[in-house]
Amino acid sequence: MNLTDSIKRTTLHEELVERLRNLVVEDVLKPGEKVPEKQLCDSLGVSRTPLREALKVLASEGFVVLQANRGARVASVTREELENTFPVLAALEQLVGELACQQMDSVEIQRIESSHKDMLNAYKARDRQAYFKANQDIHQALIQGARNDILENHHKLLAARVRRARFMANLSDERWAQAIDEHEAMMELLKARNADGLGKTMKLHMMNKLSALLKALEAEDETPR
Amino acid sequence: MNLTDSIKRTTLHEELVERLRNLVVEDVLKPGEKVPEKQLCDSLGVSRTPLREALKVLASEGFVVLQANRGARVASVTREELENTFPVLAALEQLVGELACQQMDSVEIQRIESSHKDMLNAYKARDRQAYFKANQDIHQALIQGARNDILENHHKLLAARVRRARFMANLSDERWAQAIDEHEAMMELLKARNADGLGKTMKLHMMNKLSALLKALEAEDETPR
DNA sequence: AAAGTTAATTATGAATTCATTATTCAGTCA
DNA sequence: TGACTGAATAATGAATTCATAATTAACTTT
Repeated sequence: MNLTDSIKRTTLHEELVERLRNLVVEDVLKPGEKVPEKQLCDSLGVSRTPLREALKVLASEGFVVLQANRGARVASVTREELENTFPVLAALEQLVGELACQQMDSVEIQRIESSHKDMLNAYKARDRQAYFKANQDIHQALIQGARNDILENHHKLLAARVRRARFMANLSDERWAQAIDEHEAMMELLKARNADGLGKTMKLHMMNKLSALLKALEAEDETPR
Repeated sequence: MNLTDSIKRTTLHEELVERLRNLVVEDVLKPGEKVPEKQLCDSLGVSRTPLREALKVLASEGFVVLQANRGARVASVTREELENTFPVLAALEQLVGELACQQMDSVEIQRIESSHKDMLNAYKARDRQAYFKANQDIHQALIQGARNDILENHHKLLAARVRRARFMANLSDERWAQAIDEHEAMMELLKARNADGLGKTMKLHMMNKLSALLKALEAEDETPR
């Protein structure tokens, strides 16, 4: 018998918060759609009580919008929201960079370097899937390295909201090359433990991502469908 | 008939989130205490359903901690939490300062200057109550001035969590004087529309607040009661 | 047929009920 | 006395029920 594994004892509503959030982030539930309580209850095999509890939480996280007596709708990702969210995320990233430089040990940094190399290889092979994976790993490791739960939570929520921007996946060649350059700089700064430099670079990295996103958005506006 | 006033149509659970959060922030519900569902329901005149919905939201905001089958407890304000929260708040404040400089109009700045003078008067009169009020007004106005909902939301939540610490330590004369100096600098930078300067000063202001708090807490540890 | 009105249906918010898990407390034994 | 056991009690999580508001459908009326 294994006593080290703590008994997984999660409540329905916690489980549902995760599941529903994923449905929103993965774009299964589409922006603007209303969340069909009954259907979801049936397909998930739960009663309305825990589902509704979960919706309240999702609403406070900004993934859905509640309208009194009219239920929940999936929050739409507006341009304005992106323009508001990215600067906040950038500020958090800056802090992540500063703290990570101060807090990470050399083993962790080596692991990041490994992911960084994976990322470069994926870039050379133009393998978007692998690139996103490695990229995620790096950012995740940096956040962990910052050793700050509060920072991690808030970052996680904002990042999830922004990840819904569907054009995110359509990375232009130009932006991709720029992102790689930025990552090279970040890696160097991290290894040099240049906290201020890494913070500033990560902030910039995020703001450049916004610029690219907005540019892609504008292009789409002009060529709808 | 007045059509400009939007119909106040709030749901019970929304109301309860506000009320309960206040009870926690105002230290009516004390850290570590368990939240007595039944009693609260009776005294607030609602059933358990909306109250529990509210608790789930409060939990996701970090004001209470849920334990499966054991209900909710008021989250305690640990030293570690303060050390984690303040840097995040400071990062957000920096952004607030930068954006406020860019976005506020001169009328708004004048209003802040008025609150600033109120604050100075309260300081001279050693009126803590009035000081806190004016201080709140200033910070609130700056946040509004940043014109960023996302920033406002996240700032509000973190600030509320940290505000609970004021019951742990009092404002020392030394820190009070320092805070006034910092506010003077902030006012000048705002009027000069020095975004970078205001951002940095507000960040520092927040980190100095943390230092003062930690110092006061240490002193208290040595002199318990 | 189109717009407007009313009735039927559905969905939602909140209260209540029910099953299960913690907690308390009396009783037992070392 | 003090630790253990187990029944009684209380609380919690989730399902169900109920009242009401929103939506849809049916029916006028022009």
